[in-house]
Amino acid sequence: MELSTRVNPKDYEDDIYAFWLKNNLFHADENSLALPYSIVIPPPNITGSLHLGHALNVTLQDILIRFHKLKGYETLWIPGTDHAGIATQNVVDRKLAKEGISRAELGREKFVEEVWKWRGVSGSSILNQLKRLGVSCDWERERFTMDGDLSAAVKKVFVSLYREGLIYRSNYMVNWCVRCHTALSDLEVDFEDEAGFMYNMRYPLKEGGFVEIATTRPETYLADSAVAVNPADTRYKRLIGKTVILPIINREIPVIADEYVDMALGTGCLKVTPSADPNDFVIGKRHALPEFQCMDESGVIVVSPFDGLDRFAARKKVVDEFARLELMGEVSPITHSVGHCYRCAGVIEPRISLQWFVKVKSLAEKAVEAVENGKTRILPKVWESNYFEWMRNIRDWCISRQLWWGHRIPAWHCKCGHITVSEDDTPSVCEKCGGTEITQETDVLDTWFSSALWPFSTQGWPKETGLLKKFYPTSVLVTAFDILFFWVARMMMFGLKFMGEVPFRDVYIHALIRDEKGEKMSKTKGNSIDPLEMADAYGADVLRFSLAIFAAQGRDIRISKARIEIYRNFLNKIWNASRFIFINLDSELPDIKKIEIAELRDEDRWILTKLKSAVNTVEGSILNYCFNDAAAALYNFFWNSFCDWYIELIKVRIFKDDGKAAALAAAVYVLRKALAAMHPFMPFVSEHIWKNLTGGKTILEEGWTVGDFDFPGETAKIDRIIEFIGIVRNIRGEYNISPAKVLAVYATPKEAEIAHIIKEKEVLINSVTRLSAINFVDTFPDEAAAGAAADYTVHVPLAGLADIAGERARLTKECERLEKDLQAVSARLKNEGFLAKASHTIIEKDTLKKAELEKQILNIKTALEALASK
RNA sequence: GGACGAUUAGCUCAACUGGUAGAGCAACGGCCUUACAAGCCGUAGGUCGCAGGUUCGAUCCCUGCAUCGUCCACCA
Repeated sequence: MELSTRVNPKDYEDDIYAFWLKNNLFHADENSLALPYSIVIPPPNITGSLHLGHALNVTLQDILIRFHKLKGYETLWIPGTDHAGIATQNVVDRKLAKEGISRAELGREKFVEEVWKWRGVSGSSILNQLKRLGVSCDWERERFTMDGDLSAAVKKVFVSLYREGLIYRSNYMVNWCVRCHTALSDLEVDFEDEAGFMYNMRYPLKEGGFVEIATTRPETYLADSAVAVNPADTRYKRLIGKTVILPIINREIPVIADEYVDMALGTGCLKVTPSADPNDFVIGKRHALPEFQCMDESGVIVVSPFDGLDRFAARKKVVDEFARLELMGEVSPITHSVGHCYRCAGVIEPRISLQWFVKVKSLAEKAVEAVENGKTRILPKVWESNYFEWMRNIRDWCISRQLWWGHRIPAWHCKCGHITVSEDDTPSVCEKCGGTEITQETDVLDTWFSSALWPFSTQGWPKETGLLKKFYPTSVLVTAFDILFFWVARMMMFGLKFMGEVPFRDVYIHALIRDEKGEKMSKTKGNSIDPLEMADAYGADVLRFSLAIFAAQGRDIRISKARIEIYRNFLNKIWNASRFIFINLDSELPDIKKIEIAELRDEDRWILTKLKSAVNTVEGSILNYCFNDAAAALYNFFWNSFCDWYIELIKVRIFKDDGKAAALAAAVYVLRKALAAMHPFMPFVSEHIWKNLTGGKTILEEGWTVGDFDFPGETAKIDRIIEFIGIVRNIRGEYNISPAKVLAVYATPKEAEIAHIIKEKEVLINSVTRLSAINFVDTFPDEAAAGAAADYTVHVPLAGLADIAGERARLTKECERLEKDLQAVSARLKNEGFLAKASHTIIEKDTLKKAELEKQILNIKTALEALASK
């Protein structure tokens, strides 16, 4: 095969993906006898475009899926998209507006048609972007939350919960977005600190005088039903039961006593607006106060004389009018948090309206239990407490949305007042009175309602499918923490409720991606990095590997182009190491099994052993979701052990055809296993090289093996050789002795065990650091640079090579460093407390270390003396 | 207001249940050595945020503080 000197992922990534698809390698077989491993993708919104968060999310899932494929599991990874009610409706709304079409004119049916049209064109673009990253989803099983069978599942769940009394309809205070014209759940409101004003306003008492209340929303006075004071507040006690007159609109309202009022806050008098504030709503219920609306669903005031004004214009007008009437007290700037719609960012208005709710308490209890019992693990564990905290304080879930795009609530209203809830698409009669004039509820369901069914609705529920039988519960859910409550918690509740079993064994919560300064990435800030751009520039493999190696548990990921570029170099390294091996291969691929064990030299055995331990580390790390450790283990093994040492060590054998066959067989073997281990992280390049190596096979068939070889003795030996080479190189480096200069090296003592090892490997050593001779002696040469290992010293005569004073200074410094270490260890070993209480192994280790240090220091001192003699 | 996390080399991050700190990148010095200069070899860099405490011994455990970040709740 031909490989260019530099890797160019564009040359092969698309082809490789096509190759996988063509060979149906991502398809899950529900009839397989292999152990199942399954994941459902967190369905991206159809309005979404790929960002780094998605890239990280799917990379981690793909690593898990491909790893388990290699391990021989039957893997299922279901892809799909979410219809994303508000987000999508807004997008299409804006698109139509640009074309001069208003939603209202169009009407519901036509509008929904338009959304479907839009979805057909743009709705799966994000999935195509995922493909560019190499994800191994089973594309035949792609699902959409509004697919027919998924919608049927939604209906079934709704009807069943309703019949059980777990879904109810009630007039309640909800968060209302005046722009999206819909209710929002508590979770869908984003609070942000904003600068505003606290207005002190005076309400005249009927009997004369005033009460002064404080508010940040003066316009809501139009809907006031009372003024409340704390019953214990001596300042206002006399006012309780009196009447105040709301200025301008001249409504008479009572002064009431309620313990909710905090005497220390504001003026101690609280205006009570049951229709516009959640707390006031509760107070209103307690005192049976009337509820006045002051604005409509668009945030336009409906109370004369302010009617027709927008809420913020009305605020200004109210403030002006109060001031004119000399009823405005102090106005002070404050910072307070204001709720915003999580989709359109408009300011939320609390509003009383008739909505549908799910009674979640009993469901939540089960979901808590399941995690307590370990049926589902939430990892990293710190998130578990968040989950418990939220689940234990959960409030009923408002599931109705006043939108057009979404699952329309399967309820029909009859003139008789009865609501018929039915799975039947078009029930013709009221189930109570038999009347035929029934109309369907106009509200749709919260998007997360259908998402909550995702782990089983995507597998065919409510049918008892083979898929469900084999792959439910799913093995793991991989997601970021920001949808832990929105989604994970609700899947837990619904999974337990309708499948009688948790939806996943593990929940792995991964990091959030930030820019290099640690700030959240966003398009508006202009600090976002486009994953597709990165994939194009460096290859999808590089992006994936970067994300994986940064994905340490419990920590956000800071990313920048520069940090990604580092791993482009790694890709190039993999490429070139493979190229080197290819170049030296004969026509037939060597097979280590055809090589006599005896032909494997120590360095071959060394790399085979290192391979095994590296792959073991990778496997263990993946299983513990420590993706960064796994990636780092691969990086270090491949670059350091395999490229820097092993390939360098066997070059002489390859070039001189001395033990070449065994070297190449071992090299190919290691390369193959390493590529397989790398495959979950860098699927394209590993597959590409594999294909070329094997003549068109897929790496997925090779499977995951740790390697069959383990030679601890030989490995230790080569480790010592590496140490020796390191000492010589160090001396070369320190004195700028050219690598080309052939050196004579002396080592001592003659009888050291290492002497035999080094003698035996002289040729090997010479091949990587040129030495004319290695002499083991008992007396040191004069004027020599020295380097020390624990049990021997290396000397390189410096005559004509470097300055003696410099070497003396260097050795002195080295000596000082070692003595400092020695001092610490000795002190500890003299400490009676330490000797009495520390474990034997620690004491032994320290004793050994002390002896080593002493020897090393002695060696260096002797070397120094030798230098001093001249 | 409640809670959680982070703080380690210039940068980005490691260090299992306490045994005295490691890697990559950057920096510096030297190499175009026939896979790779997107490379090779080597060197230097840290009172582990601050202050106490427990312990023979603390980056690790406890307390307090500081800075940064996040979540939840409240906000008249």
